[in-house]
Amino acid sequence: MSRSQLASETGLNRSTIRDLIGELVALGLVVENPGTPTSGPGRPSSVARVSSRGAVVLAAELEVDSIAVATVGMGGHIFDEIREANTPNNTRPDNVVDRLAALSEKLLEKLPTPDTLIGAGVGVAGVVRRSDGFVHTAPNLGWQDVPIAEMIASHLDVPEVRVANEADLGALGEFRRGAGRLAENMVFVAGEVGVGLGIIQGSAPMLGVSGYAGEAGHMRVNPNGRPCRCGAAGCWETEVGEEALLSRAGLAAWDGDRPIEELIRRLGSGDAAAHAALWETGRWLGIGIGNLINILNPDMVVVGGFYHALYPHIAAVVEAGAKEVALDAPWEACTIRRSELGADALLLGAAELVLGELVADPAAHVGFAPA
Amino acid sequence: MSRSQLASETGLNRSTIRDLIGELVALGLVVENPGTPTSGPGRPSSVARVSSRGAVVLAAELEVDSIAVATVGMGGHIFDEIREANTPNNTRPDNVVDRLAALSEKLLEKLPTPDTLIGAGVGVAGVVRRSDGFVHTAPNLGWQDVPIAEMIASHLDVPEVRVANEADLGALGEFRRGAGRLAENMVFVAGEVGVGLGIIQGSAPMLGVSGYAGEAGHMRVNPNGRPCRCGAAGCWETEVGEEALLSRAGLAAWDGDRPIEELIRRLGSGDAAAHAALWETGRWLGIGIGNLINILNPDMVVVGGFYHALYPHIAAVVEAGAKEVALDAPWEACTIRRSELGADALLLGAAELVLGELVADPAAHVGFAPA
DNA sequence: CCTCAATTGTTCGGGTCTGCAACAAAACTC
DNA sequence: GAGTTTTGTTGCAGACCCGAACAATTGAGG
Repeated sequence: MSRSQLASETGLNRSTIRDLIGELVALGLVVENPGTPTSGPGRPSSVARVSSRGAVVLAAELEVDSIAVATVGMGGHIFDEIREANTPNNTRPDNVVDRLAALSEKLLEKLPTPDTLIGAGVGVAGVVRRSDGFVHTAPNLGWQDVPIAEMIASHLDVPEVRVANEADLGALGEFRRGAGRLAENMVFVAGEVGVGLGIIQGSAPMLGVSGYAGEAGHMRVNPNGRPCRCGAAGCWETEVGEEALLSRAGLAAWDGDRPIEELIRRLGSGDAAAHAALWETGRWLGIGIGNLINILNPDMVVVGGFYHALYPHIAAVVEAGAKEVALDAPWEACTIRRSELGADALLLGAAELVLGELVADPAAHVGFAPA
Repeated sequence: MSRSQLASETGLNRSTIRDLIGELVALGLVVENPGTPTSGPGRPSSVARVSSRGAVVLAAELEVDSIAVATVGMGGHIFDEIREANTPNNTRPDNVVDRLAALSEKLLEKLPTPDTLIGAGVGVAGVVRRSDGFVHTAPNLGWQDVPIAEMIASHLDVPEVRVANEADLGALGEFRRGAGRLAENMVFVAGEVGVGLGIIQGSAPMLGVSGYAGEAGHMRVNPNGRPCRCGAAGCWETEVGEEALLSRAGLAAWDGDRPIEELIRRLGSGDAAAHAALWETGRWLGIGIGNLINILNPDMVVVGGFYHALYPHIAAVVEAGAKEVALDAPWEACTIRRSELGADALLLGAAELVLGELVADPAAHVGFAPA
């Protein structure tokens, strides 16, 4: 972005922008190029762009069946990424941390330049206390009261470890780097085992008073619905979670590796049951989204997780279901889009968790004493 | 609050506090009393308190069957209040504005001192665009596309008119002056013709991207529910709105004046139908609240509107319903309380709409040129 | 009653952040 | 090549806040 653009968009004075850019250049976080004359008269404005060097973050995703790690530079540049399968019965926290450490070391060695590692961001499918990265519960991993941030910090040599909920990070990733870049109030709906929700309110993540906001999976949408693992019945996730979709499609007992891909194959071959299953699931997805539109009045809903792959097939039903439930005014203010980043949303969000702090106070994170 | 308290709570220096308080005293918005020696050694700290003089706001509530106006000073001090019945077929915008003007004049004449009138805050049961006080729709009043702020501004001599949705203002009132004073993330649920919702997020009203946030009345909770005037079926408000309650209680055809009071009378006399109706309605209220707790993770839910009067009778069912739906973690972070302000919540919120701007920049609103 | 400690108000100087205005530099137009 | 337009550069000034030194006011202890 050119300096003069920065000035007009921030409302700050040219002199102020000059000072600030100068400081960032001195920190090595920003590179300034001589501006190319674009069009019209006037001196060309020099272009400042975020250096992808200078600071690196480890981003990690701890799933039941896989572990993914990436090295991410500023601006969301992914240097490298590893995704390794995991056996679901091997999810003990100490095992996971050991494997995470091994993967991280590999990635850090492969970095093109020895940049400053400023921290690690980690996504977990569970209820996480952000302040200290403590996992209250992660039912799918079988975790209960695990101080995962502390464990990671003691195994990896990183200055800082931040942990957050999967869907919250997906939302952050899509908001900063994906489909939600232009949004102000965004809702990210991720198909997972259940359904995860991440909310961006006023261009900032909305966490609720204790970090649990977005547990919409257990929103009651169908009093006659099937029983939910939470003990109640008719929760949204019992209608739109992976299990609901697969059992409707007759894939509940399918023992292959990637049931969602199998479902898509069957759709391609004209399987009526698969189509009907997707149709019904999409309708419930839309109804839940409609509820959320009424309550939160977002300008964008981004659909991701396993729905990333399915969305082209169900966009119409989802929109119809949402429009049916939502009131006209909030409906018209909102666009429903498919995730742009797919599986990377979470990793980029995890990186953002740490990079956001760097951006908020650059000098504090890169060893630099202002003159 | 004493000056030294102010200093420690804001983190500002004593010298800074001195300057700021001095400025506010000069504006006549704050009064400083010599401190009374409380306990322990040390010079007693002078106590600064908000003067209820100096600035007055007109607060108004435009309902189908009544118009209420109040003069409110800083700190939420109500000088005077008039509530006048209205015939429901007399809700034409120009008529309403005329009557509002007449009532306002009466109140302003009765003010003890000729304080500066800094603006008017108005609550309307409808979908309002805040930026210019334009009412998109107010179905109960029969309004459609009414520039009500503009109309009021041209009939009343006030420097500023702000208009907002009823429930949003109730939320603001309870948050600043009532049950939600200690809350950070509050949800205000008001029983009205339907059900209104106001959300406070991070100690600030959450309006959504176009000001419609909180239209939870049409959250789909019961696919088998009765048809809603929005066209859909099973909306929350068809289960918890006034009509649902009264028809369950056999009061739908009751032609008396205040059906809710009649309902309470019948409860007192052991009417089983009344009790069952209230019970079922309360359960649905709780279920919806539980959904909201999952999504928003508030630290407080305040129940008001016509539920203000009923809440003591239904607190138990409401809590049970909410607990059933909400997940443990967010449930434990949340308290459900009854509105403290009752009918005044809306007026105080309306006043706050204008007073909030005064507080944000006092010198700009009270004619004062800094020396 | 006097002295000392504790707490707070008051005053003054200084630091940081930002804006403003004037000037210099680099492009386009005629 | 002169004038216009846009932007970078520089120096100065104002707003805001802090910190330190000092004054004021109280309680505690002898």
